[in-house]
Formats: sequence, structure tokens, C-alpha cells
Amino acid sequence: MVRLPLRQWMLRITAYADRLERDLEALNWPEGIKKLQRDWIGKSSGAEVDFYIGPPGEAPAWAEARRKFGFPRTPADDVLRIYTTRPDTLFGATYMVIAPEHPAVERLTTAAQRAAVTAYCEAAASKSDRERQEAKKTKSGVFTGSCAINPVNGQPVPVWVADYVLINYGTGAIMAVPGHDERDFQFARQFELPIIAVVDPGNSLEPAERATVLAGEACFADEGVAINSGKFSGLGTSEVKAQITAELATAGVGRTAVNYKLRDWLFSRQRFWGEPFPILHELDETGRPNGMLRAVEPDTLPVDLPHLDDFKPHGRPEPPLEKAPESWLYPVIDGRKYKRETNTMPQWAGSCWYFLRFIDPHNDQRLVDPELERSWMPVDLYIGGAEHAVLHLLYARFWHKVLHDRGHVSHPEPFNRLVNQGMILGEMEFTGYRGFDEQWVSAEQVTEGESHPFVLKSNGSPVHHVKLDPDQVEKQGERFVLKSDPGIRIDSRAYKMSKARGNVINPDAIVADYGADSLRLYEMFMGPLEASKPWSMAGVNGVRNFLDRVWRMIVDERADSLTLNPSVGDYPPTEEQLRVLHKTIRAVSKDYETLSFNTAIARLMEFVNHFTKDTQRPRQLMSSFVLLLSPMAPHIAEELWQLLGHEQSLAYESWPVHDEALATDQSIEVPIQIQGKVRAKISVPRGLSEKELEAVALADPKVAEWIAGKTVRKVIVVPDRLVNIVAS
RNA sequence: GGCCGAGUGGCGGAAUGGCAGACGCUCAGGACUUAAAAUCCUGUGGGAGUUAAUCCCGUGCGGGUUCGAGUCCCGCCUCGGCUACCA
Repeated sequence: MVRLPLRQWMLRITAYADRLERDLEALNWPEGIKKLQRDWIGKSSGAEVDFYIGPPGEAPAWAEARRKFGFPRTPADDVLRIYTTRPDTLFGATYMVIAPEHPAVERLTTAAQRAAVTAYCEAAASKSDRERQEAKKTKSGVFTGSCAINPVNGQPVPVWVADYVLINYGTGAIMAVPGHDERDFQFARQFELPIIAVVDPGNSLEPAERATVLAGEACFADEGVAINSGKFSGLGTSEVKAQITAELATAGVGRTAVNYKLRDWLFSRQRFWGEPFPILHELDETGRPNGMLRAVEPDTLPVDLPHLDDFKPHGRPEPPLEKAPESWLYPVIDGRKYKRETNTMPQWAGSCWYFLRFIDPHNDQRLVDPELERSWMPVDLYIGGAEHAVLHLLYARFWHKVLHDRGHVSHPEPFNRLVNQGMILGEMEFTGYRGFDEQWVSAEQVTEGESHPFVLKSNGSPVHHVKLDPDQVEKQGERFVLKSDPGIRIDSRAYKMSKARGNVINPDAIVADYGADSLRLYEMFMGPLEASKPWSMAGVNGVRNFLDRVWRMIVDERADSLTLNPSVGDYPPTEEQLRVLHKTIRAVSKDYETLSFNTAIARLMEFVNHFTKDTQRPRQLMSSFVLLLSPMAPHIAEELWQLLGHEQSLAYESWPVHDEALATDQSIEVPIQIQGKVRAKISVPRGLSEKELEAVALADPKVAEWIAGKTVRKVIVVPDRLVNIVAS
């Protein structure tokens, strides 16, 4: 693998970091996703501080100039600018670290250290991100040979180069405070650099632990009280931060600063399949780009991809579009020759705004009609997977804000409410393990290995896994074990669907075998929308069975042509039938409202269980039921709707409304508890007062039996719900 | 290492602090059938009890609050997802 520098397009999402973070608050999104975005944006505030690295003799003059002219926007060569969130720990800075790519590396490296530093920087440059990650446990670094001057106390501080400092965050340089930063602590320990405690944990730690921190033998990264910090000693962390930052600002050597983890967005790809950038490079007489860029004229938009016979990736850095036909690649405008931009946009480009175009897909004049945009946007409810938490959802918000700033959309945020549906896992699997001597190995002795997928914990020797049939295993306490050898534990879990595991379910196959309604219904019935849950073919079968029952409830399955079931007719509904219907409407409507689709379906099943027992099924009630079912199983519902005699599609029908009076049982069963345990049940009319209910409960013969010989201490009565008698 | 989420029957799951296990799957028995499939009916957390009435135990573990805890509080355990030196 070779790392090549390429000229690419970036989108300046960092300019929106602050707004992207702030506007999260008002969104009706899961807190978890908001937090992920906040962390991804990674706003932190602290201070930038300049450490002097110029000729020692000129230090006083430099300090004087700084006091006079203040903190410069960009640092000159005579300082090392660092970013810190803990300016209160400046007195504890015992060394500094700059990233290997930092421009000051060259200047700071002394002759004696040059060979070591150069070797280190070259090694760092050739390391892939992955290698850097692997080396995370132990830190590496090298001394430059130079020192910088700590502005708070004038002390010289050695400057090191180490790759645990990243060039593209903050200023690419840090002051290291090993007493109060884990990474610095680890580094200092490794290279035997001094550790000075400048924050006293006080009684937030056990006395023994506190003592190790004060002795510089442990790291304490929280807030406390300043020590060894000159005149700031004795003040609390936030107070010291504020005062030191203010003094540094007065002296012109520091200022408050805010940083974001969010990086600018690398927006170009060297692939064929992507939107071409509508950008033209002007060419000079010799046919070379002269550096001037212009946008494609709006009336020639969009720029379509040209036809290419071979658009496959070729492993070279230049984009496939470089091989486009000359007529496409080199447009001439007003006699001037241009070359089109040949990078293409990433997949995100489309997903950032497709919903806007859906509003007005045939408009060839503009992005979207403003009136339609105002009426449809923002999106009321966006259901998507959590895997989009930080990429798609952040990019789309960014684009929307840009479009908003430029007046193309009316709202600064695209998605009002967001709900994450859970991940659907593959079917539940039982996995046993066998050593290569074919002996069974209990699952708790097996772990994931590096050279083999599974190895023995004890000696790392490889084992292979065997997929077992459910009837080869049995449950023993908490665990599953092998039926033939109960000493052998078996793993039982559902795995993420993946080609490697071969547990991928293809929805097309489900549609072909069970129908689209069954697929949809099953996905909604599996469990709570937001939970991840395993697929189960038996479950699909179950909902298909339910749809069949619905069908037979309304359709005469034995007739040759499509006719109503003879039980369905224009009967006057019984009181009980009405109650079942209205209870169903009430429950299903509420469940849909809260996206509790699984329980809504359970209520629909109960309705069917009830009505298939009745031989007189009022047509009107069947129609209402079909409407309730329709969002879940639109195809079968539409067909049944027609069969029930309706001319127009049910899509135009209004949602059924329940009648509370009809949905309410007049007589209810109330449990009676004695010491919190249910001992009897009484049937009473709804709406009895506490006293009435208590009287009925105490009069119950079973209750009398339980409290015989005891004194009733207390009776808790929840009207229409329960009675609890405390007796001793 | 950090952050987030979850632990309830054989399985998926249900339950405003108030009858744990709705609904579905599985399994068992029965009806229909020459037979099977399909369908319909009944049962199905564990244990004791005569197959009954009934009782005991039971929502990962240990405590607590409460008349009452799957649900609330404290401390653990296990599993899953995301993330990874951001000063």
C-alpha cells in the first residue's frame, strides 16, 4: 500500500460546527443520537498559549512587544502555540510535545538530535492509521534537543516530538502536564520525565490515592484545588482557568479558544459512479489549466456522466472520468477551452437532499417549489438506522443549513423527529466448539483468536465451530448445553447478518414465498421498533397465518370466485361486538401513535380471534377492522375493502374513531391482595367508590378466610383496579 | 479504555409502581379425514398436590424504598452496539 497526496475537494463543514451543535438541542431526536453527534463535533473550550522558542537573549524584548501589540492571529516562528483545555495546569507543564508533521520540528531540532528526530518523523509518516492505533498501548517519541519558555513562570520546558499528538487537532502542539493528563502521564513515565502535581484532588479521592497524586506517582485528570501554582495556589480549577487565561491575554501570550474534533469533509472520489462536479478548469493556449475555475452555466445543468466503455477502478490515482470523450471533457465556451472537473461526488451527496427533491420531483426550473417546500418541510418523522448517527445525519443537516442560509429552504433543520429502528439480526444460532481432536470443548473455554477465528483460552490452540440443531441442545439453568454431554456449554445467540456468516435473509425471497404484506407485518411484529432482534422464519410463518385468518374471516375460501364469507353480512352489531371493535380502535390507534406496532398487531389478532368465533360478522365492523389493518398490510386490506363493497380506495377513508362509552366494560374483575399477594378476585360494576369497593372486598368469603384471626391494619383501594388488605 | 443500550417461559416478546408472561411461534392432546396436509378446539413458566381444590417459587445477582417492585434507588454480574491518544 502506498500513501499518495492528492488534490481533492473539501466541504467546509467546520464552519458550521457551532451551529450544528447548538441546534441539536431543539430537535426531537433520541438523546443517544444527539450525544453521538455532539461527541463527533467534539466542541471543547480552553486557551491557546504561546511558548517562546526564539533566541534566549531576545525573550524580554519579545515579551515587551507582546504586551504592547497583543496576541497575534497567527504565531510567528519564535513561538510554539499550544491549545489546552486546562490552562489552570500550566505550572505543571514539564515538557511539550509537537506532532511529527509540525512545521517547528525542523527549527527546534538540534544537531545532536537531528538523526533521531528525522528517523522518527519518517517512521511516523509511513505509519498507517491502523499501525498508529496498534501502537497505542506504548507511546513513542523523541526529544528535539530544544526547550521552550513557559509563560507563567519563565521555566524552560523540553520539547519532544511524538505521534500521540495529532497535527490536525488544535495547534498540533501541546504542553504536557503528566500529573493531570493520562496520556502525558504514560509518556512521562516511559521517558522518565518529571511529574509535578498542580491540582490537589482533595477529598474526592481516598487519602492514600490522593497522596500518590500529590507525590506525582498517579495521574488525576479531574478538577480540584491548585497547588504549586504560584499566586494561584489555593484557588479552585475553574477560578484558576479564568484568572490565568485573563492574565495571559493581558500579557499578549494567550487567549480563550474553542476547538472541534469535527474535520472538514473530504468530498471528492476517484470513481466513476457519482455526480460530476459542475466545475470547469480554464485552459491556457498550451492546454494546461491556468488555475481559473468557473461553475457550469445553470441552463446546462445537471452535468450527466458521459458514456464510458470502461469505468472500472484501475488502481491509479487519476479518476476514471479522465478517459471521458473529448467532447465531454473539453467544453468550449465563448471561444475559450475548459476541462471539466473529473472527480466525482460521494454517495452522501445525494442522501443530503433527496427528500427535498421528492417534494417536487418533476420541477425542471429549480430545486423545489418554495411553496411546496414550506408546506412539506421539515420532515415530520425520519426513521433510520443508528449507523447513520453521525455521517448521513450530520451531513444532511449541514447541507440543509447551507441551503437555508442561501434562501433555498425555509427551515434550518431538515428532520424534526428521528427514530432509530433496531438492527435485524440473523436467525438464532447454537454454536458448539470442537478441538482438532474432534473432542467437544465447552464454550466458556473458547475465545476469538487472531490467526484462527476461535481458539482455546488456555493455550491458544485453534478450535472449530459447529452449527448445532436446536434439538441437539437443551437449557440447563442459565445456559444451553449439549444434550449428549451436558458438561459442554453451547453458545446461543443471533449474529449480525453478514455474507461471511451466511445468515443473510433476502427480503425478495420472503416476498416471493410469503408476500409483501407478510414481510412488512412480520418486521413490525417482531418486537419494539427501536430494539435489535433476531429474524425468525417461524415468526414470518406466524404472521402469514394471521393474514390467512383475516382473509378467511371475510372471504369465502371455498367459493370458486372471490366472494364474501357467508358469515359476513349487514347484521346489527351486538353490544359485545361493538365493545371489541371500539376497544381495538382505541388500542390500535394509541399504539400507532407511539410507534408500538408490535402491540397494535397483537390487538388486531385478538379482534380476529374474537370475530372468527362469531357466525354473524357485521359488514360495517369488518370494514373498520380492515382500515385498522391497512397501514400494516396494505395490499390485502385494499382487496378486502373492495370485496366489502367499497368503490373507492381505502386510502381516502378517514381513520376510525372509537366511542369511549362503547369501549368500556360495565362489569370488571378486581383482584384482592392480602399482604400484596393476590388471593381472590371479585366481579364488580365499574366506578365503585373506594369505600364501596373496600366493603365488597371485605365481604368476600375467601378474603374472610384469609384474614380470619387477624387484625386488618390497613386497606389500600385503587378504584376499578385493586384492593390490598394488610392484616396481621 | 470510554460512551450508549439490554437482561422476563423452549423462542420473539407484553405489562400508567397495582392480577408477571398479553399476542405470536413451538410443543402436546382432541375434532374433521380412509389417511395426511390444511383448518378448528383445548392445554402449555417451574415445583408440590390424587389428574382436583389449592399452595409454594419465579422477571441476571445482592441490598433498599413501598401496603405493593419486572418497573423506582444503591452496588455488582453478563451480553450487545458504537467509539478509540482530540490535549
